Parts: sequence; C-alpha cells; structure tokens
Amino acid sequence: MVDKTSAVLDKVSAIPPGADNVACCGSPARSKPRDRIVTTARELFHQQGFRGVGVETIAEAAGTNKMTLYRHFGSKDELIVECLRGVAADAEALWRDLALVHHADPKAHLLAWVREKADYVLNDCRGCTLANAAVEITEADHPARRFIEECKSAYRARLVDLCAAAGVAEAELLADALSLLLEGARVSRQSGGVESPSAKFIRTADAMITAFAANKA
Amino acid sequence: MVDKTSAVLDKVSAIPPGADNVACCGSPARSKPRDRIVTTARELFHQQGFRGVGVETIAEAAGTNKMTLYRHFGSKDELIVECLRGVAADAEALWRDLALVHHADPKAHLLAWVREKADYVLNDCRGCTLANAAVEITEADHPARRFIEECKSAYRARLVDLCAAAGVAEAELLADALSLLLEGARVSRQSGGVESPSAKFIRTADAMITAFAANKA
DNA sequence: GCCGGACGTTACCGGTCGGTAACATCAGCG
DNA sequence: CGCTGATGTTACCGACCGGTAACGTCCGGC
Repeated sequence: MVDKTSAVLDKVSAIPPGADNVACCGSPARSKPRDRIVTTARELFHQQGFRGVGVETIAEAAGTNKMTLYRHFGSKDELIVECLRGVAADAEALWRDLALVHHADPKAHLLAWVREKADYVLNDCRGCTLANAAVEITEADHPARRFIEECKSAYRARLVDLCAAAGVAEAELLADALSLLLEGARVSRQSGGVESPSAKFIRTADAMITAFAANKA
Repeated sequence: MVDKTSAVLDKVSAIPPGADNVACCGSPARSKPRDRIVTTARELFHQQGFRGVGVETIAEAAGTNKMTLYRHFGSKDELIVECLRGVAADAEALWRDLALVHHADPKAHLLAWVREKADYVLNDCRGCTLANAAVEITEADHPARRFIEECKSAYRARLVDLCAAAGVAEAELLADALSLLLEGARVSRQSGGVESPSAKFIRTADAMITAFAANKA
C-alpha cells in the first residue's frame, strides 16, 4: 500500500506531552485522555481512513497509550462508533445554530445551509466522515452501519422539513435532490480534486432550489 | 473489525477448480489465471473494499495462488490500478454503446444515460468502484489516485459534450449537476440503504435537465 | 497519611498481511 | 522425445495489527 511515512501523522500528532490540545488557561488543565483519544481518532480516521490507522497510532498521537485507550473503549469498532457519534453531534449542533439564526426566514435558511455546506466541501478534501465510513466499513453487521443509516435519515428528515417550511410544493424531492448534490460534491471532491464538479455545488443547488420554488405549495 | 466470516467470500469464489468463470464451449478453454485474478479482484475489491481483502484471498477465489498473482502483478497496488483500469474501460464501453444507439437524438441520449445509471445505483449497493477507491486509498502518492482523477475528468468532459449537443446553454453546469447527483446517489445508497435519497435519482436528474433545457443555447 | 482509582510502561500474544524462495508439475511445441 | 515457459505448492519472512497481562506511578479525596 505504498510507503505510509509519518509525514501526515507528525502534523496531526501536534499534542506535545505536557501541553494541551485545546487553547486553555494555564498548564494544569489538560483534557482527559478519553477526550483526547476521541478527538485524535476522529481526525486520523477522517484523514487516513478507518482501516488505514491503527489503535496504537491513535493512542500515541493523542499523547497516551494503547492500554488507556482500551480502558475506555472495548474495541476499535467501539471507538469508531464513538467517533461517528461525535461527528453526528457536531453536525447537529451546526444545524441548530443555523436554525436559530434563520428561524424567521426558511428560504434564507435553506440558502444559508447550502453555503455553509459548500464551505466544508471546498475546504476539506476528505468529504463526509459518515459517508466515508459507509464506503470503507463493508461488514454488513458492523455497529457503525446502523448508526450511519440513522444519522443520514434523520438529517434527510430535517432537510425535508426545512424545504416544506420554505413553501416548496415537492419538499421531499427537493430535499433529496439537495442531499444528492451535497453527497456528490463531497465524494467528487475526493476523486476529482478542486476543479471537479464539486466546485459547482452552490450554483447547482441554487438552481435546484429556484426550479422547485417556482411552484409553491 | 467484527468477524469477517467467509460467507460473502464463498459466494464470490464460485470458480470451481477445473471449470471456467465464463460461459464457454467445452471444458478445456479455461481462461488464463491473469484474467481470472483481475475479474475476481474487481469483484472482491468492489464488495469488500481495497483494504478489506488480501491478495491471498483474491488468488484463492480466482482458483489460483498468491505466487501466480505476483508473477503477473508486481504488488497489490499494481493489481488495484489494473482493476480500476478495467472498471474504467467497462464504463467507456458502456458509454460508447449508448452513444451508438442515440447518436441522432442527444436529448434522448441524455435521458437514457440517466436511466442506465439509475439502474446501476438501484441494483448495486456498493456504488462506484472508482469513487470508493478515492475514499479508501488515502495515500496522496498512490498510483491509483492520478488514474481516478483522469477517469473522472474524462467522464465529465464527455457529459459536458453531450449536454452541449443536447442544446443546453449552460452545458458545463448541467453536466456538473448531473455528475453530482449521480455520485451522490451512489454514495447515498451505501450510507442510507434503498430508501435513501438515491431512490430519487431519476426524478431529480430529470428535473435538473428540464430546468436547464428551458433556456436553450 | 493513606488508599483507591486512573493512568503510564513494557512486554507479550495470536493472527493476518504483503511479498519471496525453492521446487514440483504440466502443457505445448520443436 | 526433450525442452521451455507458465503454473501450482509449500514454506517461509518481517512487519503490523488488535487486544491483553502485569506492574509501576501519580494524584485527589476521605
């Protein structure tokens, strides 16, 4: 699998022993090993894939060791699920924040959502951790699979509600179209670079929204 | 990584020793080991991921052994690239066939393309092997990465040409939109099952086409 | 002060992986 | 026939992986 030099790893394992990985007051308040493990694992899994990084690498990058990791997580699979839970929670928080800002104007809310997601697509070339996990983890009975499905369907439901609130007649169809465009942009970014179709996510999403907004409910 | 029982493998390794994997006349014309290896590897890689299946598994499922595999391919990475080449060649052949049928009517050609791709999305829950490889193979200098990028950009160019031939004013934009929808449908199928937004691929793609066809060139 | 729990350290285990060496076998072909 | 090249077989290598055992350290709370 080509030489997997630690160039990338060195950049990620920027947790000097004794220091902390969050900007905090003073020195003594170093975050707990468990949190550091999850944070580091999320970053490494996202960057190098779930099968591409081992537990020992994660533990060391988190400034701890394998034994401590296994005191908090029964297995690597459990750690994976915990990481996905974190990803989903962050996405949920982002959605809530956006909803607070735009609660009065669903149409603007929808457009703002497109722009927020576009930011991620353009700035992060590794796409959606949840979707990547679904690609990489092929075992049908892996605990992560069920969780991923729940996340995606929950997210879709929220998007449908937003489209409906924006007065779109075929809210479900628009929501699915936007889901496909976003998911496509994130994966296209990985397989085609910056000049891939992913660069047109905003324009195509906007076109889709206006096309559907033509016939209101 | 959960127990990776050989249930799936048994189904795939349906190449009984002495028989052939292609429907051919008689018994003696068994295809060459190299071809069997590539065919089997493509199937296994697609189904279980590139990192999820080892060379020994591939060789045995192909009715041969690891040594013969390494006589034809210098490394697993080379085999991976060869498999991707095969996938791309098949896609190219499919495109050519469709072009032959619809050479007179670009608009119908475009709609037929959508339906052909939709067939794949609905019937194969593992998406696009090229895109999956881009997700799974994270090494920046892996030989497969360059190849994948070339494939995707070539495919995009063909789609742009088709959209332009269909008289769409913003051919590039429509082509990118359709690319995103398709790529999204394929990955959404993996992370969300059959009831995911991927089920709406045809309807959203059609909507996109009609929306763009409104203003002709 | 002391005790207990969380954490660090080292070493180890069995299994799998990618890859290679050496040798036997077999088919085709002169 | 005998040669040759492609294939099959077995055994092996070092590296890595997920996971565990045993023991030492340290810190906070009673």
